[in-house]
Amino acid sequence: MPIYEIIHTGRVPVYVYTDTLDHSSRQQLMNVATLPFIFKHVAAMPDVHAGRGAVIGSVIPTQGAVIPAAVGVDIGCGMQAVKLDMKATVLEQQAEALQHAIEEAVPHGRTHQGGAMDRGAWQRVPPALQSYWATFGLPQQLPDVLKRHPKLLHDRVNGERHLGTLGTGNHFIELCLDENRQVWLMLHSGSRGIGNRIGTYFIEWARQEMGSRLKQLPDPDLASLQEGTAAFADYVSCVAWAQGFAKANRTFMRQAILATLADCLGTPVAIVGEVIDCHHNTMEREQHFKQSVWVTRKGAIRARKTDLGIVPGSMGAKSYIVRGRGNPQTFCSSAHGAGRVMSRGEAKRRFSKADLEQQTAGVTCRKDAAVLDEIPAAYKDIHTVMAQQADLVEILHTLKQLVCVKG
DNA sequence: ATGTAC
Repeated sequence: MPIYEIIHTGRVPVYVYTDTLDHSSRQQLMNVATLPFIFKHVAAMPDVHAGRGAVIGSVIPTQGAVIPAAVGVDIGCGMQAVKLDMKATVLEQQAEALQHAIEEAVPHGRTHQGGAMDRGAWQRVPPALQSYWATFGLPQQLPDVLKRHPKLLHDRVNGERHLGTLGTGNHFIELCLDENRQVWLMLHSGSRGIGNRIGTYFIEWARQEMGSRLKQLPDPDLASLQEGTAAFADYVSCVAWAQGFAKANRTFMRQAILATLADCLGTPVAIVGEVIDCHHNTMEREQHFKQSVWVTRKGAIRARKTDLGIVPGSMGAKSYIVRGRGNPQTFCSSAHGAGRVMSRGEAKRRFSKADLEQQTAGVTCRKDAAVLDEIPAAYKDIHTVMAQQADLVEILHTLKQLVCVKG
């Protein structure tokens, strides 16, 4: 479907790909559209909902400046999916055992005082981390800014420990069946403690650099770093590093899960086809409308014609493997998932454990009060989201989860 | 989303 609405109140227009835009999201989009360094227009995806500074589900192209709070704190958060050489019947018959095996194999939940995860074995903390990073093509040298600043350097300890760990909240691991009863492994996680620290650090740095001009902004979380400054260069290198860390984190988990599946089934489990991996909290330099632009995608994925992407629904809904349509009106982007319709607190107040059991019927997963904030009814209907972005992506596969592991 | 302080 086409653009539902164009907001014209700002310096540049906002193209809105949904007919259900809540008041605070609208205000945040209007705020961003007033900034002097936005290139051409802002795009709001069908899963748009209010975030910190900028809305989640937006594409913000800029020239000469970037907004650290628009990228957010989970830099490089995203999805990874692979099709597996495994029988559907095996997954159906062993769903519960596989759920527990994955929970055992992948550390998940929270850390405390830099300590171990709440749950999951801590079996793959690399003895020589640098060689692991080299394996995944990460820069062996940390960005200078990480070394120069004691706070970031201290938290790097957690960064090392967090490689290969799931995290909490909406991060998850799923085993799914597609429309042809092919088995897929799909997971959602980001750059964990270290990426969070980098994001928080530069959000504060941007505020400091703005000085007295901060008061002139519609929202202090729209503080920006100006291209050409040392802070800008440091931020760009740290974001690139954190995105690499996030992707490596997802790759570590995928390998640990494949190993545990092989253990459970008594036979190696091969990947069929390519590994699909996409960030949905990112900032990258790209060419659009024949110009070089910084594209910030906050809860949005890149969807050029050559891009494969993953659009997950909630823990009771379907997910989609997609191919981009290269639509210039969204700077080649699409929605990153279903998008929340209510806060975690409101979901916990409004729904019961019985509601969660009913809404996740047929899915082998935790159904206790601790994951009530992830109940499907707290998210938009993913079918509506996909219909509203038919101009942005083509659906290649439709996945339904049988096993879901939550952090 | 995360770590930490309250």
